[in-house]
Amino acid sequence: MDAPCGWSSAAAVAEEEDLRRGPWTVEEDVVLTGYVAAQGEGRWNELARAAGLRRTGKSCRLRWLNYLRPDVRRGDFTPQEQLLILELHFRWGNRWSKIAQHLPGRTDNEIKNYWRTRVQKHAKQLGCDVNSRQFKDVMRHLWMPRLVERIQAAAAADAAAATAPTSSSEHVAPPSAAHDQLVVVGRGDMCHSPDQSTMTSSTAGSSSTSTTSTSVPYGEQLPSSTNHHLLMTSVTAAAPDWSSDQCGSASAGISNDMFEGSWSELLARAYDDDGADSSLLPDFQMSKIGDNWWSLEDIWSQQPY
DNA sequence: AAGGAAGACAACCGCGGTCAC
DNA sequence: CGTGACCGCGGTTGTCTTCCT
Repeated sequence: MDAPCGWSSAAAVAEEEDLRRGPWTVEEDVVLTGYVAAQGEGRWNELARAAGLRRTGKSCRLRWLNYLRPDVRRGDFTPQEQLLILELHFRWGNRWSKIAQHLPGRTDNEIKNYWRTRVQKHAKQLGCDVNSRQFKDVMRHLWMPRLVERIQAAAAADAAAATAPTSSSEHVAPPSAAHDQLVVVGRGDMCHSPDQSTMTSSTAGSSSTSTTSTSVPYGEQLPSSTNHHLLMTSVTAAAPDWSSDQCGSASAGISNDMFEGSWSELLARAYDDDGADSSLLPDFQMSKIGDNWWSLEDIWSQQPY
């Protein structure tokens, strides 16, 4: 039924339905946007016909939801958003649309792409499956704590910038909308059961993670009944004592890929650090991790250490 | 500077669920 | 109740861009 493959078969398809495929043109975008603005979303097949778009309703819907919708946010994921994605993926697995509901302006497609291009890549480089316990432990006890620290550092820097008699008039971008979202999604468990569909909230209470006291800037925003604090504490409990100022200045200028850096260095630091419970980390053989890794200077851009 | 490899992103496909008829 | 149209989701693929040699 479908054309054999690829956009090159568009001509074959065109003889049947005169349907276009492939990238959308500006003109098509304008037409679609106009029709949705006038008639609202839904009834995509009808809309496509009425608008004279030689596209399937399906294609129109996808274009609108993933690209043309006015509230679609584009650009790099903030550390807050990355933390959310990790945490929600722990809970729900590949339920991209569900995860996207908690990241305003982000589409499931974008989150899915992020996961596949960034997260899975790093699992691969560590030589383990992205769904493996080993990889999840690294995320939970190493990367997520670092994300939290970066968020804290950014918030602190923002606050400092707001109070300081500034000589620079440059406005530092405030924490994004996702900042608040941390509160919203902080409920529920954060376990790493491989079976996301069967997770129960009771697992949160039985979390074995120690609840080391830690100051969390977002804490005051949280309903104490949520498990958000649990998330933050569980995330930070095993965090090595990295000074937060390593994160450089506020939101601006922060590398938005928490996974950047050298695995060998990152892991070595975690294992060596007295403040961190390295027993929580999987036992990676450093020798297995080659030299062709990113430079840590990329991640803690301003102050490599 | 050129070509290949890898990464990032946009778009398509198939499947299952829902709903109207 | 069966059927078909439509919608939404998750997986996959194609294309463009960037990086590296």
